[in-house]
Amino acid sequence: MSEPMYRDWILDTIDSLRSRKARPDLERICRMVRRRHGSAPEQTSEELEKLIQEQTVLKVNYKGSISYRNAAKVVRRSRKKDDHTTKRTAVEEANHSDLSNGDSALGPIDQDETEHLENEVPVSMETDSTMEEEEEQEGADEDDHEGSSPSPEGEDAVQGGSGAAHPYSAPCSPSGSRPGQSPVSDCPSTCKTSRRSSPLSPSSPLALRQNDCVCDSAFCPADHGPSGMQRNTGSGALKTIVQPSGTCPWVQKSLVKREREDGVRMEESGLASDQLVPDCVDETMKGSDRRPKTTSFPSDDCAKYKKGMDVASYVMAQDDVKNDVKNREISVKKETLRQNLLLWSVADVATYISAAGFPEQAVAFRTQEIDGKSLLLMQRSDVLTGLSIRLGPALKIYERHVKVLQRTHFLDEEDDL
DNA sequence: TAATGCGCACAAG
DNA sequence: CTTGTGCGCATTA
Repeated sequence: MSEPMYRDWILDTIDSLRSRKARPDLERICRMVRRRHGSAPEQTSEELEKLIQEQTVLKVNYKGSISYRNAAKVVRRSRKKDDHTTKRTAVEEANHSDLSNGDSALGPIDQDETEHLENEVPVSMETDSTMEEEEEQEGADEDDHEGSSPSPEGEDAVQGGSGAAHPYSAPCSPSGSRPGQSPVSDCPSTCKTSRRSSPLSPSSPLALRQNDCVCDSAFCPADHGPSGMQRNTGSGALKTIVQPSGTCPWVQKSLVKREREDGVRMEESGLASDQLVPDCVDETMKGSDRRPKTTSFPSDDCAKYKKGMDVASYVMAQDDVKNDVKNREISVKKETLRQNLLLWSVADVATYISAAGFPEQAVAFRTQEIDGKSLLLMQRSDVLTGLSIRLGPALKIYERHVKVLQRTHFLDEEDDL
């Protein structure tokens, strides 16, 4: 993970550039960090990458160039027209974690939320690197389905788009897998992000109109797995999608909400637990019609990660339990969750917390080396005071996530007995 | 010369 | 209208 010190430096730099009305791009960030702290640009760049993976920093493509955002300060503004979400909307538009209390999103919002910056497109890695993976590998498949997807945007579309540059090139997985590994280290072949051609969907909650999808880098907890699996999407076509798992937590959340479509389907297919997490891409593409997309994760780690997501959906599901189907899937998820929670690594926990809308607080979990087992042992006071995080987010994290995870875990255990 | 400051145009809700 | 963003140019160190 990134050094706390660097994290502060970089975040300060981004904030500083923003306040100065200068684009917080890699060059400026590196320059300012070097000037202020004397660290090498390469190092800064590397740390920045880590922060992106932790989602502490969002890498977005805005107006044709790469920009970095302090995730904690991103204000969610667009809520889309997605029906259900609309209602709860706005309540917290303005929550900057810093200022007020930092919570980013939790409640109502957090679930769907997400935000996005205006039209920023998440970009995952630098364009620089060699690792750009390409979309293409699965291009074929996608084209089948997505081909139709319209991309509203013209030039900007570049990124999302089909072709050329992909916003996402996913490097791999830092967090998920081995904490020690450098993000960049990657595994080109292992994790690929498949970005699909269609950039965004207007209707999707997150739809970024042009290219904004906030998913930033892709951090795929799993680095080792090979790539994707194929599933029948229902349309009959087979899709191979590899997903950088952590791609967009926000998006995922929103998707989760609608998991009834995808989730149910998946469950039917028997794969149940693992494939509920949609990736932002999918989300974006769903615009015209949400087609059921499924994604698969290559490795166990990914699977674990997913499970984490499932948990999130579980939580949300509780809020609005609408139908049996959903409950059914929940139980399936719980099962997978249970066994995996014990296997969660520190990185998995951090990823989960981050994906739940608390990137800043995720760092604290990581710093305190909270892994799945530790998470199960955490008490309210530990979360509220032991992590040195703000009370608001801490309460939300405890009540909505830690407690739920623990309860789910222990209840399952009882069932087994 | 580099770092900063900031007016203003854009885009989106 | 409001808000976030960042270009482009003026100013400052």
